[in-house]
Amino acid sequence: MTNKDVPPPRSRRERPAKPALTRQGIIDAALAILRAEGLHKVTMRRIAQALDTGPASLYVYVRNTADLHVQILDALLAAVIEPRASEGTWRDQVKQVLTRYLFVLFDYPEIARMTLTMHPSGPNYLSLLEQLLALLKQGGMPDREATWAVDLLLLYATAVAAEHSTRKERGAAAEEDSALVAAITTIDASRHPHLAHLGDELFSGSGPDRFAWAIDVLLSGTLSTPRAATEQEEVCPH
Amino acid sequence: MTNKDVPPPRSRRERPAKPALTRQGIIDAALAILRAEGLHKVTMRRIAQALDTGPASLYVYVRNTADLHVQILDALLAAVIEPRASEGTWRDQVKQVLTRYLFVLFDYPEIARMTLTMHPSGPNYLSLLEQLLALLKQGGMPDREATWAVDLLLLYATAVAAEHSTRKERGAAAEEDSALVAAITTIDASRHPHLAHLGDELFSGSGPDRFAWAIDVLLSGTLSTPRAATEQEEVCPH
DNA sequence: CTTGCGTTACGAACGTGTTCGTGTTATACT
DNA sequence: AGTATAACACGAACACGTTCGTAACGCAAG
Repeated sequence: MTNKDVPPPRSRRERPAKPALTRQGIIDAALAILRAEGLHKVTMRRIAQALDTGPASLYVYVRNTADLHVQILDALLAAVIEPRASEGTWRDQVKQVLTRYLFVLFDYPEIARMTLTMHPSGPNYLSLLEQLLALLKQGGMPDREATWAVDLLLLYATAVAAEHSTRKERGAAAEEDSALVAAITTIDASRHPHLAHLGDELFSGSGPDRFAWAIDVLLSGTLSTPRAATEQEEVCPH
Repeated sequence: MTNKDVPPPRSRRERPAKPALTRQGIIDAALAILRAEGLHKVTMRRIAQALDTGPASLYVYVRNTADLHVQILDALLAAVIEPRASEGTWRDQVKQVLTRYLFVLFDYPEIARMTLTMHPSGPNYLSLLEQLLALLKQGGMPDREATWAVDLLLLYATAVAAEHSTRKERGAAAEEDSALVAAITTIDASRHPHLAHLGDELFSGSGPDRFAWAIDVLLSGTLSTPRAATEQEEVCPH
């Protein structure tokens, strides 16, 4: 692994032996920095510094920061996969899995935003998909709907995490929404009757309640909404 | 157009009359650049250059780039609000509004990501909320559920737009997902039976089909899921 | 008219992601 | 063994967002 062979130190820097940059090494260094100093310190330059090299060197193994963050996420997803014993209904189990997924993304909000644009493809993410598919099948959901439902569920959970991302980063959280709250409370009731009537309801309810409700909505909706029964557009793999 | 005629230190005395930086002026300049050169050119430095000043000057009127982008979005939402004649069922109308919303965000993907974390509060966004609330009420949805449903619908549409954001920016689109596709097609069928069986179904269907299906799922699910968080029994709804 | 003061404009600087060109290294081939 | 060649490491640079300190301004009071 660590090629401790000391190469001729005359032309090279007088550095004795550098562990020869690796993609996994970069990801490991990133995870170490993540745990030690937080996500905001996980920058290309900081990682390069930890590996005693320049930022440009990393781009041989990592396409960009998004790519790196996706790898980090897959490592974090190990905490989501933990095979819980089958407790509760399948709906409850879906909620539990998604809640664990949500909490992981809550802790690292930047990654949540990244996940929306770049899907992970690591082993832990695949296990997460598998786990959800199994639960939906257990709930009697047809195959074709289940695949889209998995996508929808994960998209929702990711979006919720991304939505709350700024709040964890900076203490000033309510400040941003307050603009919307203020706009709604001082709204012209003649132009926007519905908003004036039940505008405050928009912000009602706790986070977990809304999340659980939304999952139920997605599951019930999927169970009662068949995919376009028009004709099957079989994807020809050739 | 480099400002090369007034390098002497008597900087401002002889300036003719600069229009005296304004928040609205900054937003207008940003919109002008947006239409002329695209979103990727709408940077603080470019706006400052257009207003013949330095980047730091803008921060008196604009908190940060996110703040600026939110303002831009509200201006763009004017295209979504256009009061269409009541054609089709209320579900179809919801789909139409959300599709218009989606298309606006599709054109400016960076803004979609921003919208997830910073809610707009401008007049056009309020009108959008009002319009959706009215449609849901017209569909017979109870008030309490309708407010949460509006949030859910907009969150979904925004997330979809953000998800496809990278594809429009750079031509290399399929490359990112291809990692997931490759991982699924070459999957170990013993460890992930469900994924191996219907993995390709995950990517089936066209974008609009999935979008329309998801809206139906959200609407039907909301109509059958009361907010009262009473524990729902595991009863297959037949 | 002078003086003082709060507001605003802005040069300079720091840290960021990312790319290019170049020098270095290690492997493969003749 | 000697050499060709591809992969790699990395310094330097560019554009970006954001902040700080300071200089210029407008305006009211003296």
